[in-house]
This record gives sequence, C-alpha cells and structure tokens, in this order.
Amino acid sequence: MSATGTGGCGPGPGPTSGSGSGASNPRKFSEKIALHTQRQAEETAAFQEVMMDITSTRLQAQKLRLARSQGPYYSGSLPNVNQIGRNPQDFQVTDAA
Amino acid sequence: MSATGTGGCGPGPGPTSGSGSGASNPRKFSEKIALHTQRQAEETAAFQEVMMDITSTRLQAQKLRLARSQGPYYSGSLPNVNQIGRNPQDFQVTDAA
Amino acid sequence: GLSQGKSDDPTMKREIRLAKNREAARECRRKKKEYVKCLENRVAVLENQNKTLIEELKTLKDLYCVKTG
Amino acid sequence: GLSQGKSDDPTMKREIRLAKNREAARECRRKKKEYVKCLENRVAVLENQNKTLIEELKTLKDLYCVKTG
DNA sequence: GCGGGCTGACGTCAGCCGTG
DNA sequence: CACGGCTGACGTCAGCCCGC
Repeated sequence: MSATGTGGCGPGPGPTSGSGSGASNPRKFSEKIALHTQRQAEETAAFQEVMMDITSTRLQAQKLRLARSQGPYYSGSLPNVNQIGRNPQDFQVTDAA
Repeated sequence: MSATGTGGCGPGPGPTSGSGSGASNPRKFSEKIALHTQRQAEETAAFQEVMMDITSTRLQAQKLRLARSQGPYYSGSLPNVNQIGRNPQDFQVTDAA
Repeated sequence: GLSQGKSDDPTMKREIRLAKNREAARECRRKKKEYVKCLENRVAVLENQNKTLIEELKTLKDLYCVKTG
Repeated sequence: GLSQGKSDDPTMKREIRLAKNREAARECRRKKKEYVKCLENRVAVLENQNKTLIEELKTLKDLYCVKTG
C-alpha cells in the first residue's frame, strides 16, 4: 500500500528494472514486508487447497467404503453383473446377421 | 554453542525458571539464535525422516508391482491358490477322526 | 525578520536537514521493527503448516502402505 | 601520575563505563544482524520444505485417489 | 538493594541509489 | 551530475533483569 502501490500494478518494474538482487532482495523495508506478505498469502492458499483436496478425498473414500460394507450392491461403471442375463437378448449371439 | 551451551544440557531452566515468555521468547539474541537453530534442526530431521519413509514406500511398492507384472506368481500371506489341490490330502476331509 | 526569512542561512539549512533525517530515522526504525516481527510471524506460520503437512503425509503414507502390503 | 592512578576519578569511571557500553553496543548490533539473517535463512529453508511437502502430498493424494476410484 | 550486562530507542554521520 | 530519500553503523541514554 505504501511502497510502490501494489494495488495499481500499472507500470512494470519501476526502479532500474534490475534483474539481479533488486527483486528478491529489496533495500526498502516496505518492499521486503510486501514481498514476504505476498509469498505468505500464496503459500497459505496452496496449503489450504491441498488440505481441502485431502479432506475431500478422505470423505469420498469413507463414503465409498461405507456403501460397500452396508450392502452387497455393486455399483460402478463396469458392466453390472446383476443386470446380465435378465433380458433374453443378452444370450442371443449376433452371428446370425 | 555460545548461549547456554546446548551440548551439555546440565542444569534445567537457568534464569528465573520462568514459564511465561522467558523460554520461547528470550531477551538475548544469542538465546534466540540458539532456539531457532535447535528448532530448525529438529524440523529438518523430521522432514528428512518423512521423505525417507516415502521413498522407501515408493521403492517397495514399485518392486511389488514389477514382481506381479513379470510373472503370474502369486506370493502372499493368503492361502496360495496354486498350491491348493496339488496334494491329494487337501481333498480328504478330517471328519474321519 | 529579514535576516533568516529564507533558508539561505547555512545553519538553518543544516538544522532542517537534521530534522528531516531525525524523522526519517524514526520511520526507518519503525519499519525495521515491523519487518522483524513480520519475519517472526512468518516463521511461526510456516512452522505450523510444515507440522500439519508432515503429519498428513505420515497418515497418507500409512494408508498407502496398507493398500500395497 | 598518582592523581588518577585508581578508578576513583568520577570522570574516569564515566569514560570507562561509556567505553564498555560502546563495545557492548557493537556486539549487540552484530548479534541482532546475525539474528535477522538467521530468521531470513530459516524462512527460506521452511519455504523449500513446505513446497516439497505440498508437492509430495499432491502426488500421494493422486495415488490414493487412483486406488479408491 | 545494587552493580553490571544487554537491549530498546534516539540523534547523527556516511553512503547507496533512484530521480530529475 | 547534483539532490534527496532510506538505510547501515556509530555512540549515548534509559531501562530491564539477573546474579551478588
């Protein structure tokens, strides 16, 4: 807010456009604070995202195990065995064509 | 090495034995440096341990998958199906006793 | 007063420069203190995140070990 | 000279005290600088570990998701 | 209680670097 | 190049806290 005005992001690299040690190691304390605050925000976001993903995976796996334990119902994308042989058409071979 | 001598660990809490903010927030810079160095060493050890465990688990799983893919040999603690019925004794029921 | 109405007086210029540097030094010390606190807080946050990540990795590694073994 | 052979002279005592405090201040500033560098290095190390742990957790989570799905 | 070690805060000087 | 904003380093004062 006070350094170079992170809100605007108007022009690109302001001072000297130096790629050396001016970007990751500024001289002004304001820029150092802003840089660390930005990194902390990014890392916290990534951290929370990973934790959310883990929680979601955990809940999904738990729900799946509970569904498998309560009843012998097979539900999946594979050909359902319970529905094989119900219709006589499944036994007719198409070699007659 | 210079503060309270972490090598010896002779007496317990030296100054005042205050449990408040004297242990985790010392006044002397030497103690602050020593404390952060100790914590960093512990966390690095735990980090490397977890990474080693992950690597070991990875290698074990890869070896297991490779053994299963190369040959149709079933090796496990469960009753081996290939060895069932080879010997005639497996068909004799023990109800004669 | 016409003697020092402007800032041509070298003594006055020096005093003004010293006063500005005084205030600048105060702000600089304040920013430095804030920066150190920022670093300490950042270390604490990173410490907690790493601890949580390590525990979660242990749990997930055990789960994966059960699946394979 | 016998007039200030000992440290009874108040002026001498003051100067001695100032000299000691001077040296102490130098050491204190040096230690503070080292402490700040320690904090920055610690932040960098924790950052790398955090990044590695997150990537490893992502990989292991995908592996576990394949096992269940 | 008191002297002394460390540190926080101040003002000052010197120096770097961006800006005009 | 000259000027001014920030910061590094210094010495000094005031204050805390610990050991005697």
